[in-house]
Amino acid sequence: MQKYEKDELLLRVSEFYKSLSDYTRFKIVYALLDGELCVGDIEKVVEMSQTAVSYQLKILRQAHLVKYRRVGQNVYYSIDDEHVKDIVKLTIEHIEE
Amino acid sequence: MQKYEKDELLLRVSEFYKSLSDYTRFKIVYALLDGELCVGDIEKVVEMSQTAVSYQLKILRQAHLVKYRRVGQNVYYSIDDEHVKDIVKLTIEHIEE
DNA sequence: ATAATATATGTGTATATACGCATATTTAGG
DNA sequence: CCTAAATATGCGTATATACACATATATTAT
Repeated sequence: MQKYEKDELLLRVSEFYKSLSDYTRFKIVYALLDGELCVGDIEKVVEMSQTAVSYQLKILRQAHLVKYRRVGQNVYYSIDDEHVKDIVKLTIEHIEE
Repeated sequence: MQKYEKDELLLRVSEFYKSLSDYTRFKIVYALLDGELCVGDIEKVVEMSQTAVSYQLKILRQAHLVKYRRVGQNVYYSIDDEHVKDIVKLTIEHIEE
């Protein structure tokens, strides 16, 4: 009936949070809340090296937090799931208050 | 007007997620969703050593995710904020679907 | 006061992780 | 085909982190 065993569910949730737990990674996710950006734009927004951004994007991809599409030489990244946006927005409200 | 600068806000959000990003720690938080538990009970629920549980509880305390009260020899921990419960529940729904 | 129980903490360590550098890959234009 | 631009990846490393073990602290009971 259930998709995951309880232990596996808890593990997956903790891994979800781990994906958002790095400052650079979260800045990327936050920047993508407003819409897709290519890697070069992300570098500027988060003020990190190309390598660092690419490394973190890979982690976000593997966690299925972002999706991407290639347009010529550029690769555009965006948030993969509306639920992720909801969770992030709720958390920001929690911290802001 | 705003409580935090944007960079500080993003840092705090990422730190919030970091607190929930460890499997042991998240299991503790999950167990506390149903109400308060003393340290010994938490040890049994998460099947970890006393030292490990105490170490993780300290991190959760410092992150203000849990609060505690001493009752005799026992210390009872509980979730510090209803918002935390909401965020965790929303995330579980996201992963479960 | 002493012993027993519950919880916390200091220290050491193995592992995980984020990043820099160099290099590879992909695509567009000449 | 060759070069340039954008992005990805392999490798090395400094730092962070989770835990074990030993020990300290706090509370209760005798």
